[in-house]
Amino acid sequence: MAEQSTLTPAQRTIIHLDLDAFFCAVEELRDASLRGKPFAVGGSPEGRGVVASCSYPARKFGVRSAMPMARALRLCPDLIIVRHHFRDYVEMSNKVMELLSGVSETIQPISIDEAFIEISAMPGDPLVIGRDLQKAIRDHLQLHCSLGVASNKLVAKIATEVGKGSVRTGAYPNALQHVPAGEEAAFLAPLPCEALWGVGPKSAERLAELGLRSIGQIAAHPLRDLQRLFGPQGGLDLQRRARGIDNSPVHTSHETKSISQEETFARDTDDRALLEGLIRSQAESIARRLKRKELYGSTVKIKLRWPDFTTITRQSTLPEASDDARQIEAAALQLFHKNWKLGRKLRLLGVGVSNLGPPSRQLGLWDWNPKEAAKQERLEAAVRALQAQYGDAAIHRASQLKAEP
DNA sequence: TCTGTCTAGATAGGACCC
DNA sequence: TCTGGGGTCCTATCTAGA
Repeated sequence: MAEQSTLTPAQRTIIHLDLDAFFCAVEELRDASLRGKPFAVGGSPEGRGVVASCSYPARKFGVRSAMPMARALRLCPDLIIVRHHFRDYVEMSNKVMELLSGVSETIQPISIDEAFIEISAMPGDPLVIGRDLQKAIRDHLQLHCSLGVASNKLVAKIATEVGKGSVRTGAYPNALQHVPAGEEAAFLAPLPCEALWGVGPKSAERLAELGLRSIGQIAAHPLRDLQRLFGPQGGLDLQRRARGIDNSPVHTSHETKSISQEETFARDTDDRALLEGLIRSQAESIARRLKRKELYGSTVKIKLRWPDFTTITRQSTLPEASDDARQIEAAALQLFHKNWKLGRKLRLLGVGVSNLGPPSRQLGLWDWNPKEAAKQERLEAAVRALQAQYGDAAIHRASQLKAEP
């Protein structure tokens, strides 16, 4: 049974905060000459890089996040490509989260530039609280953010997106969208299915086969059909979400479930020495991260992607949980040789570890400091988000940060 | 001893998110 | 158009053991 909030929708107020074009905003603080220009933060167009974040002037040309950089350049030939500066993003994200923790003690960072803030217990108009929050972030950190305010996380998050979409100034949207309790379903009803959290292109396609194109249509459709399409639980969850029902609490802590690293080659390769060397360095990097987090993993997984983009994963269970690079490497190499034939080119190779748990040595109570733990948790959340987008390099930057006073 | 059933865990893949 | 990287969750299938 999933964890649920004990408050009724009428008693709950959640703010979803999304920093507008976060990486670009930080880059503009680093280099003011970028302001007003079309630019994108991301990888190089030659090395299969993609856009991580793009400025609002670039968006006018159709440039979007996750778009291959080569395509972005075709759409906007004057696009300025900016290399990322992880350290600055982590630092700025930490400052934002710190500022938020001054507003409420119930904060759930969901990525480097997003968070949920529970303000149910706070007196006052949620819209005023939201405007104050936007002003504080603008005044203290020179960043813009958009907010969604609602009785639950699901609707608050969608409200942010709707608010952003309704602002078409070509500058930071700085939107604030409020959905009063009781109006969740009506707010969601006219939106397209894809606007619903958890519905991507594939699910939208399947819903279209049932003739369902809006969230309101999902909410009104016979549950049986949805369950046939998405399974008993999946169908039920989908319809509850379409009706704006979400009782999940704002989580202030997070547990890492897996650690992985993968690399797409600039050119497909069948170079055995290179592939084995990469597995070794990925295993070492994963082991370092396990040690840093004081975790052991018992399942080792490899991921292979062929030039035609088909992808396989293979996993095996270690005799006992480990954080040792050589054990991870040995298991990964064994899986690799079982599934890769000499001369077969690869587009991507990755190694991961899951089934994580603590090592036998536990921290004593005297080692534990709640303030430090909370700070560490915020840092970890920011790093996780960075790492999600940029890989292990982010961790090195973060550990440097951590080591500094 | 053999066979069928149930369950839990392992495995693989897909979809989604930022 | 030509698709990064890291992570999470869900479902289906297989297998071993009770």
